[in-house]
Amino acid sequence: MAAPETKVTILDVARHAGVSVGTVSYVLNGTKNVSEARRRLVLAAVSELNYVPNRLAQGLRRGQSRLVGVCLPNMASALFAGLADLLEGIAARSGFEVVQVLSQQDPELEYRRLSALLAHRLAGLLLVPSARSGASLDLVMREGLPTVILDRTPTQQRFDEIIIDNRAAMQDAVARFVALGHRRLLFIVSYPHLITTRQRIEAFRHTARASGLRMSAEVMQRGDDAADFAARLAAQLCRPDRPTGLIASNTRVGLWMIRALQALGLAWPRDVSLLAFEHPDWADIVQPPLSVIEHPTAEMATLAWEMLARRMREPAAPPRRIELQATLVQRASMGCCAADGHETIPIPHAEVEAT
Amino acid sequence: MAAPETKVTILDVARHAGVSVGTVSYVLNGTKNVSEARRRLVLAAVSELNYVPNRLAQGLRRGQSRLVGVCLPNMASALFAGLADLLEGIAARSGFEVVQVLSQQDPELEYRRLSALLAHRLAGLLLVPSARSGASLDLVMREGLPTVILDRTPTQQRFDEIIIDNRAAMQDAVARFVALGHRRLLFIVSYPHLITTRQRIEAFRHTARASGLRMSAEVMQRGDDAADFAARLAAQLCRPDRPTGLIASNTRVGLWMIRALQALGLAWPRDVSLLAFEHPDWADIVQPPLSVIEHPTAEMATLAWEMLARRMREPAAPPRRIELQATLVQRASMGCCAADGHETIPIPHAEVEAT
DNA sequence: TTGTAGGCGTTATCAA
DNA sequence: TTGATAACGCCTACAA
Repeated sequence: MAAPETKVTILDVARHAGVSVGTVSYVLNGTKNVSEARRRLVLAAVSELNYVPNRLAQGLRRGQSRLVGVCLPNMASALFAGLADLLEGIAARSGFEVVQVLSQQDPELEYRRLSALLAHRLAGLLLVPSARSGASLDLVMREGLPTVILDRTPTQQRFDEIIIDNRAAMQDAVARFVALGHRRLLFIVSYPHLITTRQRIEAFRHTARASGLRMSAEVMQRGDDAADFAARLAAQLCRPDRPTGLIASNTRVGLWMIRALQALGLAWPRDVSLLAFEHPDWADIVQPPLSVIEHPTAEMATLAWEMLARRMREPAAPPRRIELQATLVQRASMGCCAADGHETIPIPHAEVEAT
Repeated sequence: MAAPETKVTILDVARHAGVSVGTVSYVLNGTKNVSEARRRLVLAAVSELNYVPNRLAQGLRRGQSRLVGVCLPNMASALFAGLADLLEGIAARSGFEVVQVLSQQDPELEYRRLSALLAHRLAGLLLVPSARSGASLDLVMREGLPTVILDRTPTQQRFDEIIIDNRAAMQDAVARFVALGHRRLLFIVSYPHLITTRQRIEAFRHTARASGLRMSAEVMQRGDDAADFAARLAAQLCRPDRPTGLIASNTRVGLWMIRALQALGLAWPRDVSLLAFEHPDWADIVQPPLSVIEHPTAEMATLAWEMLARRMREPAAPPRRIELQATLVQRASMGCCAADGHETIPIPHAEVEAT
């Protein structure tokens, strides 16, 4: 029971049990049949000496570690933080450790970080790619690293993927707005080049066009400066043909959008209706509560791990893609469009913010 | 430039450069002087073959990996998610990888997860301990693993620590409430046994007593059931001597608190004033905006890493403790206490929620 | 069924 | 300054 100061090795166990190192290894890995008597001896020695196999040596010998990379854009988004939380738990229960990498949406950084990871001989990789991650993908493909891509599907399908049906989600979103009488919508995005965003924009425009109504469906970028964003949003909302419905492309955009509206002294759904992608935990406590498009995070994590486990077993299997549906949770932030919405709205603080 | 399919080793580099493996190693690690001519040869071969040292072999030989453990309770709290984000970046810039472990506030799980980590021969550990993590701490101490403890100080000071002055923070909080005329406060906590919580409770009661006023300072547990929590909170707020100021011990509690108040049809600061520890990103968008006690996350992360780096260099140095100040950001959620606050408030939905 | 020994890729010691 | 070589701890083919 006493914990030995210096590291106990498989050789110590072997000696203590009066068997050879081979036997110890066989018992621990179940690689070969070992007589019950010696099995007991070995296990007794193991627990007595408190032996834990050195993962470094194991990995070197086996050619790979028990490490799984989890590469996400950041930890600030509810979606990514949720995935990180879930994946760590699942990986741990399967005997793997998660090594965490954040790309900060920067393809260069992502590439460098992934290269560094590879030197650790990962057993697998779970990746939410950044906008231009061609090089990163080539890298892991070249290395033959078992990889599952989450949330964002690359143009080529070379990997296992677990993604969201962004088109359907957006189609539903537009349909709901239309049903409430809205005809002019604004989609606010942060990374227009992201495939996720592109799919949503496409569906946004297409659904509006296909409605057969006289609709306008515009797209606006968030940018990196909150004050500037507020000013630009104000400009949009001052126009006589202003949008009556706003859709935010993620948690962060949703937050900025709400801050901007509050700074402008606007209320929802009175002045404008709101909807946000992803599922921030604060969505139901802003007043009125925010409608959201919820990602099935738990399901994504579970399925991603299953895919990765299978890929690790069968590296050559053809790539699979699983597409999950997001759920629109409609709350009070979406209201009926007053009249035809062509009256302008007063923006008390617009000038203050526009500086 | 062409990426070789099979892994290139130090031996390949040596052969390609026409030198011995030792020389390559010396050049790469700067361990010994190597003539300029051979140095060039080696570096050329390295870049030509695209050689990256195998971390597993390196670690085995050196006796430790380039992995640093980061053990946090979860990813749902703004504080922990922020720390995870920052620490990953800092570690990466120092050439380390972060292996992520979540204890979910469970000491057993924490212990198991840390044991598993140790087999990877970590270079260091950054740890936010759970409530009863004596065993975990003994474990890492026994192993002699360079460790820095964040946010929660254990009773014994055996480790480097970077913590928050919870007493001062709470003292300030109570003082502000008192200045606004409040005399009856309720502190809502989730983990009463956490040292952080205990320190805050102590300061909470002490400051109230030391004010010399007739104050009541009560503590309430959040529990695990939201409906039950709302009911209990309602019960508190129905009493004629109800609290007029509520303090939430963290992000999650703050969220539950606000949900409960909204469900009860109460408004702040009209019916009750609010303050929350930690700094959720939604604090300024709830209406009226929530006052918070903000942790200096970035500073915590930076200093923690510096401490760890120093501890890795000098394992035997005496343990240090750095205490940082939290900042109370007062917003509209804290208002003056109306009259003596002894009038009861109507709770429209109390019965619905109390089921 | 069990033991022996070679090798995974590095680093570091010891000669040259 | 450089090269050969012995570990590091583990797994596994091979021999017994």
